[in-house]
Amino acid sequence: MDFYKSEPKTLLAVDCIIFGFDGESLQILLIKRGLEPERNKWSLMGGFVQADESPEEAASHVLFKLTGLENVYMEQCGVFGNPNREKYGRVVSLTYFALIDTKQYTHIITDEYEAKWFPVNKHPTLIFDHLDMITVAKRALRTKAALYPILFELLPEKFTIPQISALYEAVYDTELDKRNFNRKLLSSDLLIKLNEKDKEHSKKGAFYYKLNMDLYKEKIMSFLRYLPSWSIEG
Amino acid sequence: MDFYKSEPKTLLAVDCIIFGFDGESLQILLIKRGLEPERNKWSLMGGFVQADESPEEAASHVLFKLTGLENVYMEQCGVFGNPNREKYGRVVSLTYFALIDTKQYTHIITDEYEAKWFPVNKHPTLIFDHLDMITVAKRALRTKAALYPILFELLPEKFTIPQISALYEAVYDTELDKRNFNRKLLSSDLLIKLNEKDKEHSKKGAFYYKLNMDLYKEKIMSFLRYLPSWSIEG
DNA sequence: CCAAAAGTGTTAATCCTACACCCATGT
DNA sequence: ACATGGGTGTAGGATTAACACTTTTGG
Repeated sequence: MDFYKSEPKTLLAVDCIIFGFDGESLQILLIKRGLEPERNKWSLMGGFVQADESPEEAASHVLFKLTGLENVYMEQCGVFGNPNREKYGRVVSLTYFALIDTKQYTHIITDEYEAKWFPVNKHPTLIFDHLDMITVAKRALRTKAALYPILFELLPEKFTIPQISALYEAVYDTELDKRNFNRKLLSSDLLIKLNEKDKEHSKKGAFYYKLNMDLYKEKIMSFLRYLPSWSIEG
Repeated sequence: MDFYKSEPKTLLAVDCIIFGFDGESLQILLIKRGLEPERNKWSLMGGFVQADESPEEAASHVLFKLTGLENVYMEQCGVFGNPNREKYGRVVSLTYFALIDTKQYTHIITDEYEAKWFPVNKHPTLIFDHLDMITVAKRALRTKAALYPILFELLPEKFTIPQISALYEAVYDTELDKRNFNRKLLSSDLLIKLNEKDKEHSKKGAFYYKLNMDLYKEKIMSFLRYLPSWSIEG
C-alpha cells in the first residue's frame, strides 16, 4: 500500500487575504507576529494545514482563530510554491481571500499576534511573498466581483446605496456615476428597501436596504451561460 | 531554525485537466494507468510536486511528460484536499487546466500509461475525485473564457471562423447565431484573414485566419476595469 | 443540378453613458 | 440660510438580438 513512499512531502500552509469594508475604504486585516519566525513583522494571517483537515477547512480555522467569525465567504485564489519562497524550509502556501464586514470583527481570539486593519493600498512591508499574494487576491476579487455580486459579503446586513457605491469605487479604484449605478443596482432586484434611514453619515439620511437573499443566493451560485466579451480593455 | 518541525507534512500532487479541440468537439485527454496504484483505470494525468520545483513547474512537467508540449497555456483552478480523498495516504492535489490544440499532440512520451482523447461529457469513470476536478475545471474555463479570449489556445495557428464558432458552442454548450457571432469576432480586430481556404470540411471552403498576436497578448493580459454585471443568469 | 456549409445586412429593442438639478436635514 | 450629501430623469449613442437569403463548389 505504500505506493507513494518515495515521493517528497512538503509543508502546506494557507494564508488569508481578509478584505473588509468600513463604509468608506477597502481594508485588509494584517497581523504583527508575536511568535517566531519573523516575530514583530507584519504578515497575512496563516497557518499550516493539519492532517485531519482540508485546506478549505484550514483556511476557515485560521480565519476563525483571528476573528471569531464562521461561515465567512472565502475563495481560493492562489498557489505560492517556489522552492525558496521561505527561508525556514519549503512551504507551499495556498491563498484564500475572505470577505468580511469590519463591524463584525470585534476582537482577536488569540494573543499570539496583534491584528490591525490597513487600507488595501497602504500597509506596512510584509514578510516573504505576502505582497504578491495580496496583489493576486485583489485581482481575483475584481474578476469574481465583475461576474457575481459577492461584494455584498463585505457589507453589514443593513446597508445604504452610497455605501455599496463607495465599495465598488474602492474595489475598482474608479469613480462611478451615482445615477447610473443606482439605476443598475435597483434594476437587479437584489435590494429590498427598508423604512429606515442611516442618519449617521449625512444630514438627509440614506435609506437602508437589505439583500433579497433568495435571489442573491441564486446569482452567487449562478453559472455562466455565454458571454464572449472581448470588449474588456486593460 | 526549525520553527516548523512540529507541523505535519503532506504529499502534494498536481493533476491536469487537458482540454483539446479537434475542430468539432471539446475533448479531454485521459490516461489509463500502467502502474500501481489503480492500474488500468482511467484518470487525469498527474504527478507529485518535487522538492526542487514549484507546483506550476510540476504541472508543466506533467504535461510535458504526457504530450511533449511546452509553453502551454495552463491555469490553476482547484484544490482538492479532503483528508480521505485517496486511499493510499493523504494527498492534497492542485488542479490545472491546460489548453492545447489536439493537432499538436502526436504521441505519448512515456509508456507508463495509455492516453486517449474523450469528449468532455462522455468519458469513462475516473478514479478518486477526478470527475469533480473536471467539473471545476470546466467551470473555470467558462468563467475565464467569458472575460478573456483564451480559447484561441485550443486552435491551431490557422483556423476558420466556423471552427471558432464550434469551439464556443462546445465550451458553453449552446448554439450561436453565426451572423452575430461572426460580426463580433471580426470587430474585435483579433483576427487576420489569410488568402487561403480550408477545403477539408466543406465544399465551398472557409477562409483561414490567424491571430493578431500583439493585440491578443494585450487582451489576454488585460485587467478588468469595472463591470458590475449582475445580469448573468444561471 | 443539388446538397452542404460559408458568408453576408437590416431593423428593433435594449443597454449604456453623459449630464444637472432638487430634496431633506442638522447646524 | 446654508452646507452637505441623497436622490432622481432624459436623450443620444452603442450594442445586442432576431431574423433569411445568396454564394460556392464537390459530387
